[in-house]
Amino acid sequence: MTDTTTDNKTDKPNYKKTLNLPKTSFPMKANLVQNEPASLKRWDTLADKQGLYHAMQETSEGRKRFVFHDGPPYANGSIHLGHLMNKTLKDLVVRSKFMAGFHCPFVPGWDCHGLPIEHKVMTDLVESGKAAKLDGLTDDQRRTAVRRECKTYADKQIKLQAGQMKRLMTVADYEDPYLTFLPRYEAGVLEVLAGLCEQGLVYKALKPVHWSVANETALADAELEYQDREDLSVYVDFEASDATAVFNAFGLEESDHPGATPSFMIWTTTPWTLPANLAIAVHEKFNYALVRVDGNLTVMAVDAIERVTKLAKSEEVETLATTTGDKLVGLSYAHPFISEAPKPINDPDADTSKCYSIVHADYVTLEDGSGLVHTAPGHGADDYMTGLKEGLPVYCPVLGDGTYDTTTPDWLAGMSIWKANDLVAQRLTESGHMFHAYKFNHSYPHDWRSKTPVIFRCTEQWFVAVDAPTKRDGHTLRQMAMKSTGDDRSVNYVPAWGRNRMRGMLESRPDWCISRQRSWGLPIPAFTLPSGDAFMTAASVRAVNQIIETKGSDAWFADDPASLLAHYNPSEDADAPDELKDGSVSFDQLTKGHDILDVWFESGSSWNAVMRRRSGGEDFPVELYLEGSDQHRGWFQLSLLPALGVMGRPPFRTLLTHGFMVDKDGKKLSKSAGAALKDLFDRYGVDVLRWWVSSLAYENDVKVDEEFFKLAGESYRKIRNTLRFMLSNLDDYEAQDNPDFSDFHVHSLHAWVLGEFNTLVDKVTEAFEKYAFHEAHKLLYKFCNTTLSAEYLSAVKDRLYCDAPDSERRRRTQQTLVVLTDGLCKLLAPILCHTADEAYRALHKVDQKDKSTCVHLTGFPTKVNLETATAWPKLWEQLERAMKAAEDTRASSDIDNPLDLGIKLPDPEGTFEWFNSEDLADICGVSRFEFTKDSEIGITDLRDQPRCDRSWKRDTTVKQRSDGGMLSDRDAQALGLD
RNA sequence: GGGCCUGUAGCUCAGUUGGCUAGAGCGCACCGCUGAUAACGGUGAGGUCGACAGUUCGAGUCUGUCCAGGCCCA
Repeated sequence: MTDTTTDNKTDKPNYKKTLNLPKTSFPMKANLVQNEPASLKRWDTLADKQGLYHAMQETSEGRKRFVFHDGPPYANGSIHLGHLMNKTLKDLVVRSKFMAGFHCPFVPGWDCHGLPIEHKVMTDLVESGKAAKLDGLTDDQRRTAVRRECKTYADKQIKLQAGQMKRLMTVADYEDPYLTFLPRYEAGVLEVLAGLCEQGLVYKALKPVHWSVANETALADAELEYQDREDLSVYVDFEASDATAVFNAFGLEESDHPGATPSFMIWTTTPWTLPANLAIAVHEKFNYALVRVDGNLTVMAVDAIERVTKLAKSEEVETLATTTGDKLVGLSYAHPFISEAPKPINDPDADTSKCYSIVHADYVTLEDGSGLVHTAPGHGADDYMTGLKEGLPVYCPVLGDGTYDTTTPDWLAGMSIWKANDLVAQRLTESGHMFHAYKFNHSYPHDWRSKTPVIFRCTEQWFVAVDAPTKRDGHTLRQMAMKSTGDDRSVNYVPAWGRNRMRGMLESRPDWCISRQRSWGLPIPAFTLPSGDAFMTAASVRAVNQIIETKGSDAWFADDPASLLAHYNPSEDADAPDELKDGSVSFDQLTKGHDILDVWFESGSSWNAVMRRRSGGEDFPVELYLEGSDQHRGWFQLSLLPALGVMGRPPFRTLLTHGFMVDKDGKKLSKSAGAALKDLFDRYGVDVLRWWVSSLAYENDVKVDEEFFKLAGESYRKIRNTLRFMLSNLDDYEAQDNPDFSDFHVHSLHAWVLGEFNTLVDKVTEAFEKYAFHEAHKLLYKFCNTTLSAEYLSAVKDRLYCDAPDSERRRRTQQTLVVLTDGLCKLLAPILCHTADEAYRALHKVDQKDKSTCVHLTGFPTKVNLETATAWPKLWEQLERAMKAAEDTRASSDIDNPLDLGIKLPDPEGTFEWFNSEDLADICGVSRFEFTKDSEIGITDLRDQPRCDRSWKRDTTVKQRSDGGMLSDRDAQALGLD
């Protein structure tokens, strides 16, 4: 009996209801925005409500470890597109390593100290009027109060960001992250500082550093932003103090001497540094000329004459003589408005005898200026080096607030340097020293926070020396860094060019200034002796650290020096200052330093503060650091240096970098464009965003545009629909635990697709292993769309729909489908966390109440143990040709339906005799397939043969059955008809 | 200005050591199916490989210069 109803028009039975049509509760519409949070909630119940991360850790307990270390984002503001990529890529690593069979602990971290938070908090305090209350407090009390506010603020930001990162479905130990302000973290940082002290790499010195006038603090390289700025640029004549010497240098005889006094022309874009001028630098090898310009005699580089005089619109230009730079070295000059070389305010005995003379410097160029470079050792890195070399004092007459001190002329003392620019220029013009002045635009370093221009200024700072020999073996940090990033291959780079980039930066980096003059940070536990000398040794740092580890760094501000040094015994410290050793100075005569550590020193110590300390020393070095390519100079390098200093080896084995987000035209992304992440969660769903991230060639710049998320959504729906179609054909099938494929024929369609699946498993796991997520994405996409949707699934539709439900052929197909669907869910799991689990649960018919079945606690699929006929690839080539021929026939005839066609494929050698012609007909989408001895492909028109009313195939067995319908044997059997 | 990197169809990307008419997906156009249907299948049109020189029998691939863009630095 059948329940066949009758088609009204034709009076023939309607067989649609007799088919095994797809059926599933897995919806076509993903509704990610609603359903993802539900998945997150379900995963939170795993491992006794400790959540998915802990469940994964428990599941993988005892397996081989893959140690991956999270670089801490700064705890400020909502996460943006950059975080989306960074955190998702990291999550792809964590999840794929777990699925690949590793134990992969992952501790997320936050960079909590530092200027941005302190600045924000101070701004808020000022705006709310609370700042006034701080004024009455002592220095330490004020700092402590500010620090309390900062901590509250940071805590809030961490909660905000952690919530968003969880919504991104990233798995990490969010219950116990590392936070740089926690005492145990701070202790880990001070251990590193002590280790560097022990190696003799930490020193205090007067050095020109980038100085933020607005925030009155030294800034690290990483805290600078280059912005265009209009400045006053001046060409100034410095009169020679001995005219004859100059003429002689140019080889002029007494009789040739022009009457006037010659000058040296310098060029500067910072007129405010002229009061600090102590020398003029030339290049020994360059050619210089004595030139008469509109009546004045001046010296400038030959190559600069035309450019400079044109700029100044000079009318008469006459070169009197030329000479080389080395002849000028040693000549002296008079400062245009300072009669006697000044002495630094805190060094009244400084030797100024070498001041105001011409010196040589390598960095002099001919591209800009006059070829003679104004040199102020207190206000520039190059100038400072020259000053050291030439024995000039480090003269810096500018105070922290950007005003001149009392060593400058009366008309400048107390004045802001920004105001002084114009005044100095005016003065030079009046005194006739100004050759030319003009405004010009250039890229100039700015304080990243206040956006104000920074200056170079000499201050007392703590440094880590990169060129000082370590006590361990005499190697310097730079030598070790170059070695470990070089040919000994102890560090791998993804992509490979990271090595060159890193080395380029290490080659040229200066000593690391690790001190800052702020409150929100980890204090540098240094003291000042009554003599004025600084006191900080490895042992003293470790002693103070015992206090800080238990009480936190607030103790530095709350406790007196004697309490802080309670665990310190100078007699046991070889490096202790004599006055402490002999007891002539007691601890209560010490004063505490006010500097805090550069936040980069804190994050750069995370290999110790997090990885070593949490693992009892085991997790060092770690396998992988993964960050944006800006971290070659930032976190990577600043983790490498301390680790080399303390441990003698790099903290990481592999450095993976990703590029930056740019707009669709490849231009830098504006801040506002990167801000709308929350909106993206709500419009596309996280699986779509993750699908997009996995598709990126992340090594380079990543273009981002609204359109790309839409495309990712389209592509996601294709994957989803393939999964859905497979699930819908498994509705009446009970999967076995260990399906047996041993009796599957090697030439069967199933063997082919399972062979393809096995290849997919290999390639995808390999792609994940080498962090080529883009490749895994493409492979998975292609498998779903081509191998499955277009090829296998379209071929097996007929047997799934029309064969008797329990027939062996249909059940085998379903057995195959289960493996494919299950495997696909597992391979997709690291990327499409929600969808993969949703499909996995649907496949295994998991009850709503069962919260514990989860694809994320499984692993990548194992390959199916089944041989596949080796002739398949060759056969496919022939099938492609045949299908093309069929398609051509269809296009050039009145045949619309491929099922009205039959294919005869030449196989004169009998190569393909073992293949099943029904399988091949189904692959080609035609009704009949046979091999022929002919040499040409034959396409036959089958329209003169009866068509099965149920399967719509034309088949020789089709005839009228007892219910009146025209059916093939297979369909009649399926219906139990004769 | 310097270091590292990028520039291949409208879009996103493949193109091993230089070697057959430069590939894929998306998008687009057209066709089929209407028993995966806010789906599915098929066919097709799109490229002076950033520009210009050079090396070579031969260059998307190697070299140089330039242009555009990114990161880092000055």
